Amino acid sequence: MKKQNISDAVIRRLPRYYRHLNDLCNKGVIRISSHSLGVKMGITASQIRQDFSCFGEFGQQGYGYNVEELRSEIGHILGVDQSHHLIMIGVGNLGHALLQNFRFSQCGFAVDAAFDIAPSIIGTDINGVHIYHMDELEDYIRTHKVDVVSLTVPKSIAQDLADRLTDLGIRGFWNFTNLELVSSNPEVKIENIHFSDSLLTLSYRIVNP
Amino acid sequence: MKKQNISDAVIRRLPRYYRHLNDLCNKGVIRISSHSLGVKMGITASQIRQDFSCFGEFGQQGYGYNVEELRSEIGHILGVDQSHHLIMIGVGNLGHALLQNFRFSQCGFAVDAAFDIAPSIIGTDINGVHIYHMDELEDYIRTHKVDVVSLTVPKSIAQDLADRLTDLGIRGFWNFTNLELVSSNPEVKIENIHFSDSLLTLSYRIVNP
DNA sequence: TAGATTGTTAATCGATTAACAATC
DNA sequence: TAGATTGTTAATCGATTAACAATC
Repeated sequence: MKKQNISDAVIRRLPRYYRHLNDLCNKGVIRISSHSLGVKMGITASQIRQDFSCFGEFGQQGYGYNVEELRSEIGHILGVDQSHHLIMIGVGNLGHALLQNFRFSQCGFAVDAAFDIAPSIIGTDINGVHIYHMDELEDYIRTHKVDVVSLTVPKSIAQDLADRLTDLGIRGFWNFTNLELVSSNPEVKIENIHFSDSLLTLSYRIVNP
Repeated sequence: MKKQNISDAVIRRLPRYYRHLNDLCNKGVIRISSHSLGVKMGITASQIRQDFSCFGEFGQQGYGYNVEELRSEIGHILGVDQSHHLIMIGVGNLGHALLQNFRFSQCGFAVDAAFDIAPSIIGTDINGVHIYHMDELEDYIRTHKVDVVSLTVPKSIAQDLADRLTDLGIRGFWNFTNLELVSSNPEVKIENIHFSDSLLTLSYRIVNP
């Protein structure tokens, strides 16, 4: 029975399921029960079945789940088969690293363009992605479909830039600046990667074992 | 009244509190009530007071919280005043970006050394951090205090490396590989940064608004 | 068939919110 | 003092776990 409102806790587990199912696929595993998957992931079989039941019925009594099929279903729920269009703003060390190493396509994203202000890199390509001057940003957005903007820019300009982009119609932000991006528009989806939050959590766990 | 077992949900909010309090400090704000902080952060005043009460009493009736004092208290709880020793393994694009831009010291971490196998960078310094050959890793760990290892290495070698490091006594891992690091030792603390989990979450929210 | 395992309903547990006496 | 706001206890809400009939 499909549910209407999926809780944040469930949503956050979906990519983890997807990661583990990819893993199993690569290992050639054909079928898995909620119990075995739970052991592998360190969660209960009950939770897994509850989670999946939010989206449909993917298993079979007495058999479990077909790994390849379940992987594909969860991938579909996550939208990896959607081909989102992403542009990157800010091609410093981190932006560069993402362009070079991150497998955007495996998440269903195409990186169509990158923008910066450093003359030394403007006009060049990194991993097939062309780097434009920031001055061309508005024009680009008006003439191309852009679903998500990846923000690897200095913290100081991030909020202003995000506001400007929201006005231009951008509804998705992948934010790497150590800043809590806010938007008054509920249509705007923001996903933050806060390195320092992560490292501080680790620090806490070490200090308070 | 201090609590014994702090829930994961509370721990995950601590760095956020810390971030917002830093922000307020920088803006010169002297005092804040749980209500105002809640508005700023998008959570209830009740939750904030409950969270803080796990660790002590930091406020004053009728006044609220002194921002600088609260910031310092939470910083202390997180261990930012501890000077943890961190070494980085893998100085590719991402490791390089972290060395160059991430403010480790603001999280209470000193980056003492980095390790890689690329001859072109071994022996050089990045932002004051010396890069050694991986062959020197074991020796280094035996002769220096290392609290945390940052893993910015290829996914394929991450688990083996982590196991080896655990045997050498390392108890903290900051893992950037798209792999679910596991350890049978409960003393070992692992904090993952999964870029793809984050991007997939964003994808989900865009596809299912 | 018999054993295994699902999807779902009910029970439990924990986290969030509300309320309020204490007090600055 | 009067108003504001804390820390904490109680009430509510939601998420996780357990149980089990259905069935492959």
